Amino acid sequence: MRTLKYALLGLIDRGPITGYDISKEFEKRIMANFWHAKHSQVYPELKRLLEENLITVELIIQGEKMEKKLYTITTEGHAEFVEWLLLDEPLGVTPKDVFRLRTFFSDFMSASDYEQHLHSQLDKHNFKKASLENSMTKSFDNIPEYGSKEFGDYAVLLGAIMREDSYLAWLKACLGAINRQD
Amino acid sequence: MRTLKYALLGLIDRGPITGYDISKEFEKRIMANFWHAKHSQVYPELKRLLEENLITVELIIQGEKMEKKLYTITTEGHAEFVEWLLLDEPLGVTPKDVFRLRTFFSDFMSASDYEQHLHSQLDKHNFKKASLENSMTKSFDNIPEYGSKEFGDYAVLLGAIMREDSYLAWLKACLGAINRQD
DNA sequence: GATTGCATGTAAGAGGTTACATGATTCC
DNA sequence: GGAATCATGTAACCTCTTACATGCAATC
Repeated sequence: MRTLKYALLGLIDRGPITGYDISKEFEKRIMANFWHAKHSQVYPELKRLLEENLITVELIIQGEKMEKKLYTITTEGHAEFVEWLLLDEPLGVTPKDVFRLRTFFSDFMSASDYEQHLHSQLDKHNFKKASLENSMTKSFDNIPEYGSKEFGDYAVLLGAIMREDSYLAWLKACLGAINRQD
Repeated sequence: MRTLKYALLGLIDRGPITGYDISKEFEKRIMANFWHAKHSQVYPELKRLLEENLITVELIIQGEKMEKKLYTITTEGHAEFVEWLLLDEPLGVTPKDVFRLRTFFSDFMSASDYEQHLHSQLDKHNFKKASLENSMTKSFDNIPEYGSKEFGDYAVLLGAIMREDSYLAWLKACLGAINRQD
């Protein structure tokens, strides 16, 4: 399906960018909430997009002699990206979740062991949620208007927070379901 | 991390089972809500578990001459599975989501195109939620007791429904955020 | 007798991670 | 001078999907 291809095209379509900065988007920024790729995957894909004439590259010198490569989208690249953007694909497989797998097999552990698991998960997801909410309040004091880059940022951040909320609610429901037996 | 290994060990730990029936679990049953694997991945992994002495195999004849292989867990297999079950692993990367990626790049499409996307997603997730809720009401009229196989089934099904609920709520929030501009 | 489901496998390739490898720049 | 960060790449390996391949059993 080559989704990474379109993730890269989208980022490059926003303006010239280096492979390094693309990798940073995946690792640390908002994008990490719904897509990711290591630099070892990004660089070869950029090479491929170049060969396919979807992007061009400009070598620039930073400081004395350090080279960096600025990638820019081509007309064909933009066209392919927008075409992909409008596709209505079927839902795709449900994401894998190791903790749900452990829950499925919870009959192989004691109630107190599973309860410990649940508390550990609650801690981790609470932490993640807090970090997302921190980003939210720091970046947005009202809903950005549709059509701006910020709208996308806001929408996916909201989605990430809601996903954490739902996961936390599920964990609490599991706790409740254990302790209901009395 | 070899998570598939433990998914297989868990299923086999519940009692002797064939590779075919394991594949069915991943494709159609409750497990599909948090893990999946095609038969082309299951059969080689079973072979590997055999070599590692974590399971044993018994060849049985079905009908006239059709062979099937019943896998049974060994003492070592059970021990390794339970050890894995109790592991408290770090959270792991956020699952990829193509529709969130499209949302992130929504500034490259018109509001009406994105709104169409949202309605299409609402349809698909509503359908999925209805199917999950149908399973829930058909299988459970009250919360199974902790320690039973049914408790795990119930917990992951509940989680799947809550996940769909949350996704639907997010989609509606996105719709609201577009139409708020007036 | 044909279709659907049962049952098991392999091969090629795509997608992704970990580790290896190198060198420049900036900040302390 | 040393550490962290900038910047780019490759190699080996693991995971997973798609396609190929075969044959039996049950049902209509």
